[in-house]
Amino acid sequence: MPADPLSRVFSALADPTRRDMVARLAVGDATVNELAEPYEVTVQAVSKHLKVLEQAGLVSRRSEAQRRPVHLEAEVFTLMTKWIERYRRQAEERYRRLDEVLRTMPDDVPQPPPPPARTGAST
Amino acid sequence: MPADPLSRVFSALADPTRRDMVARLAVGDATVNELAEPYEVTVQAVSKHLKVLEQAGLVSRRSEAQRRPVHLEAEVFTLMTKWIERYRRQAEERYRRLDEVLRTMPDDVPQPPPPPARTGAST
DNA sequence: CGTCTATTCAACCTAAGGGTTGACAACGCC
DNA sequence: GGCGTTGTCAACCCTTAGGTTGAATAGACG
Repeated sequence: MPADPLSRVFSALADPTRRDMVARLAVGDATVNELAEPYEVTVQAVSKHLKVLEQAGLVSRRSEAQRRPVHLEAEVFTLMTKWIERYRRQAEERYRRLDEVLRTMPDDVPQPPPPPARTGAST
Repeated sequence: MPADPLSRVFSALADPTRRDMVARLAVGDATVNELAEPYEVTVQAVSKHLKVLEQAGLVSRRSEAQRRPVHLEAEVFTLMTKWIERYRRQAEERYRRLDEVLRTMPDDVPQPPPPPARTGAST
């Protein structure tokens, strides 16, 4: 258990199989076997994947006879989106501002360390 | 090199230290040493982290004398957001629809295996 | 040229991740 | 009650990830 929720979510989605399962589950709930069917891995492996997704809060599992239908939980996505959007906006904002600074800086003002005197008479 | 870009990005952000660096970089570019300063790990470890972030397309590094200022790239965030939003919306949509179905289902039509008749006049 | 600074490369260690097989629990069905 | 189905748990294997130390590269600078 890597402690923080965000790490768990990102980590869970870092695996293409798991992302694929999420995609599948977005369409509708499914049992473990149904989920396992498209892949070549054993059902045990799929079970493990689901555990990871569950611990990340991305899915929940109810119990229906001996079946365990898996359900996609939309809520956690919000957590991620918030994190991402925060920094994306900051980065873009910064970019925009820099862009503007460069634009409003006609042709004097050399910022790099003043190369050998250029200010009138010196030598 | 885990092949697909999305895996690389999610994987890169699965580490709290790296997320922290992203947060730091959202404020402004920084050199490796500057980035390493807050953490207890060696500068080599930080260098590795940056490599991961770079390969995920989250940062870029230019060369400035012997310094390598790191710059946050906002673009890749979009890729993630798109993926996330897609499934989040699907899941929520599905939820909404189910909710509606349940709502527009007054008091007849029992979907579970029909328990002893209830259609019409009860009592 | 020699040296200091900033950064990366290489070898190595340990722990975690994804996979497998085999055994076991829980439930529906004859 | 016994059996097939559905799913999990446990032990194990192999590869990757994050960390370390130590050496190497690349510029600035005296």
